[in-house]
Amino acid sequence: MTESRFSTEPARPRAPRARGKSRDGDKRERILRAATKVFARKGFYATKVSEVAKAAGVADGTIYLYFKSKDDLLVSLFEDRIMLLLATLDRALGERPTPEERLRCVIEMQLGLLEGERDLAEVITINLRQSTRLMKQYAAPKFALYLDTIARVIADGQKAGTFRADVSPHIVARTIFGALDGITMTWALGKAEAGGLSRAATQVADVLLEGLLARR
Amino acid sequence: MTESRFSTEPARPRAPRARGKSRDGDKRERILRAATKVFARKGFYATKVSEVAKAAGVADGTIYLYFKSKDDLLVSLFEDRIMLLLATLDRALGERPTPEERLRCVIEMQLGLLEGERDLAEVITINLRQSTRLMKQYAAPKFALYLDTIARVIADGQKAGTFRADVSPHIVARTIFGALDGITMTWALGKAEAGGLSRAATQVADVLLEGLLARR
Amino acid sequence: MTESRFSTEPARPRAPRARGKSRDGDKRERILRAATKVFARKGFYATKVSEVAKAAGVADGTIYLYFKSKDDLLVSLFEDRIMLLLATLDRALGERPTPEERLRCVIEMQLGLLEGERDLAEVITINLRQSTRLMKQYAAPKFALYLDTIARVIADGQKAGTFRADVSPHIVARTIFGALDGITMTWALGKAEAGGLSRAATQVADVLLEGLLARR
Amino acid sequence: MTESRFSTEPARPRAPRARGKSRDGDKRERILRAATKVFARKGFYATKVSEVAKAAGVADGTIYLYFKSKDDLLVSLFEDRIMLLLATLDRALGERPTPEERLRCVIEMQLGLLEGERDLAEVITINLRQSTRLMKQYAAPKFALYLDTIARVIADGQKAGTFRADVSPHIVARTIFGALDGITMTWALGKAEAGGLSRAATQVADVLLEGLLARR
DNA sequence: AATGAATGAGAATTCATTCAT
DNA sequence: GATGAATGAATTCTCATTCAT
Repeated sequence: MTESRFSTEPARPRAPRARGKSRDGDKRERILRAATKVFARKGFYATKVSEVAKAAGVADGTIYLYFKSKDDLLVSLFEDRIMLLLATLDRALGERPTPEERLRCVIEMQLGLLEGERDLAEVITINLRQSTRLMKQYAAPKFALYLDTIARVIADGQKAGTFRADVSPHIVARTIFGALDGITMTWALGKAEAGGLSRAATQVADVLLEGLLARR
Repeated sequence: MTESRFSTEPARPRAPRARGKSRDGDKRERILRAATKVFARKGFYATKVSEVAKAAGVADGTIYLYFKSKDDLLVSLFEDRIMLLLATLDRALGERPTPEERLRCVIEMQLGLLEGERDLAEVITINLRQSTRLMKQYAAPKFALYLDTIARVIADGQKAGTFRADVSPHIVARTIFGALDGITMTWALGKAEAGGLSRAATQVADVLLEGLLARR
Repeated sequence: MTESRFSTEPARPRAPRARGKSRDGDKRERILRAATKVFARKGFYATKVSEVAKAAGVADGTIYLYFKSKDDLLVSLFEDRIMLLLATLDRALGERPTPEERLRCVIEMQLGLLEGERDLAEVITINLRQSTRLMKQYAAPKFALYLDTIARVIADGQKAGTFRADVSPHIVARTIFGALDGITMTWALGKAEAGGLSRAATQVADVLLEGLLARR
Repeated sequence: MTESRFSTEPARPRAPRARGKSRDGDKRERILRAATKVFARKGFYATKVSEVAKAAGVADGTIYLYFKSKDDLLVSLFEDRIMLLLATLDRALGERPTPEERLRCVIEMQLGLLEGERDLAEVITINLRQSTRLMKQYAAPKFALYLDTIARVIADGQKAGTFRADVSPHIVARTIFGALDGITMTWALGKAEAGGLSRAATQVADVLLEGLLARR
């Protein structure tokens, strides 16, 4: 019935009681992984929920036990992964003292995380942008967090006198993110040769670092 | 779904008898402009053909006199604009002798073209990616042309000894494109303040140029 | 997309421009008639929209050109018919001067209208009650109008001294309506023999009138 | 839909081993009571089995240990209650010698039983009609029993010379039932003020009795 | 007996596209 | 060429029911 079609909670999939930890905890993850793969191959809109279900080896309805809607699936995918990236990045940055190292760390991290996971790379650089609404409402905020982290690396380097001070940390952060995203996109859309991303990473880092260093 | 209805001929919109250029050329253009605006606001998939029709002030069926399908509309949009960008860029590059100038030209061109047309910027950086198949089949080739043009600017500069020779022109081209695309995306998704893009352009150019210059 | 699923207008089916008056005006009516028939046979919930469409000789989607939803179909059915009943009743009452005549008129009208249309009778006495929400939200108000009309007939008769004054006109109105509704229901659920309703009408009227007359 | 899943055996809820009557009889009753409440609030079709389960404090699957299907739940509800009404009525009628008293007894019984149980009233007057098939297949026969009992009261009164003989006992029975049902329906849909029903009962009885008495 | 996660058939609704006017 | 009413294929999501534990 039409009775009431909306609920406002931001999608808190009632994770069924984790008996042992095997079956159930797995299932959500299995669905996410299947979604990543299928979305990457066919695109978000061209993918049927039933295809994700089949790929995950569950019934169609099961998807809706863990995710509120097809949209929620994409959003969850993004949130799960970017949060992971953020956490990993923060940890790694903690161990790099100099601004140069920290910048290289950001670059290697973003490209490195995706190198092993072409599908994920494709979902993030391409699919996520497939729903304007999702993009604007959900992705944007999380995404801003990530950009802020990069901008802070730049700003710190500027304060330390390592990086030139005549450019905006935020613009530089977007430049760096965009550069890496562009590299990833062409890589994911093209051959995606092994090692391609890390080779590119080094060169991008070389150029950007050189461009950012303060000249006395 | 729509994807499957897509037929593979590269979209030959039977331009109705071009009498002078008045009546018909107008209508096609009007539809394209309307599509740009609506796609930008709601996203490609969330936009109904009937909405484009209403925005263009024509009947639903009329769209199909000028475009083969909804997909064709998006592809045509992209092709029309990137071709324009390419032509303009080529012309402009002809007048810039030094590698530095030429690189700045590329940067200013890409950001400049979009600065005045936020909707177009949004369509190109976001909407185009909404159909994976479109992206892979249609956009990729044209897009490669554009990247090649940039790569050539770099390669020429390397040959002239102006740019460092230890980086791949293609990787650099992707880096540059990605950087600009990222800037545009965050601009389009965010405030999109006037002048924001050109200010950013200068800084991006400064950094990238500095990073690319050959050190003796 | 989920974007926005509700619109608040109470279902104003954009009646397509009545060219001539043949095709289009017809279609809405044709669908209503088909719905009446199918709902009566199978019940509202057991009826698929596609079945109504087939019965009406239109495509599934066409239903939605004239009605907002399956629910709207049922509500429209009810509103159209009860409004007709009300109008007819008001007209008829205008010509009956005495309270007795007026009461008989009400009874004959309600049963008479339905006698020729068994399907409609079934929809009104049975199907309409199938959606609690519809019943409470839409039917109740219109229904109250009808009850008020009956109550007024009683009250007038009381004022004129014809009807006993020791009973509430509203309770009597409900009693009368219920009695007629019950008669109709058993008739519609059972044999529904021709003439059954009018024969019953006379007897019901006899009993109720006798029960209502003021005894000096 | 659900209708089609309906199997035709008349619902043989395997009452789990009735040890004394404690455990299990309880649970069945608890489920019925919960169903009554929820069906009344939301309607039969809009109610999910899981909602009934939650209201009854049992697991979804448990419902199916006591009832064959959702439909069976409604049918059982109806049968349980109408059987109760019939038994109570029969007993009460045994103690009333005169036709007038017997008729008043019928009226007070039907309204009285429901007065205390608004939910039940709603289920019987509204929800039961929600499944046409249920109505036609299951309710109709039991219902006929009830109508027959009323008709017999009338017929007896006619034989005794108390009631007018020029009306069909069956039509009168339907009239009486309908009148009471109509009263109940408007009461359940509306305010449902306490005492409303019994006050109405007296008036309805007054009118109907007066209308039915034989005039010498 | 009780549970509730999983199932998957089923249906309403949408919307790109067509075609009679 | 232009129109827009009509079409009907296609897809998300719901929910009664099952069954392994």
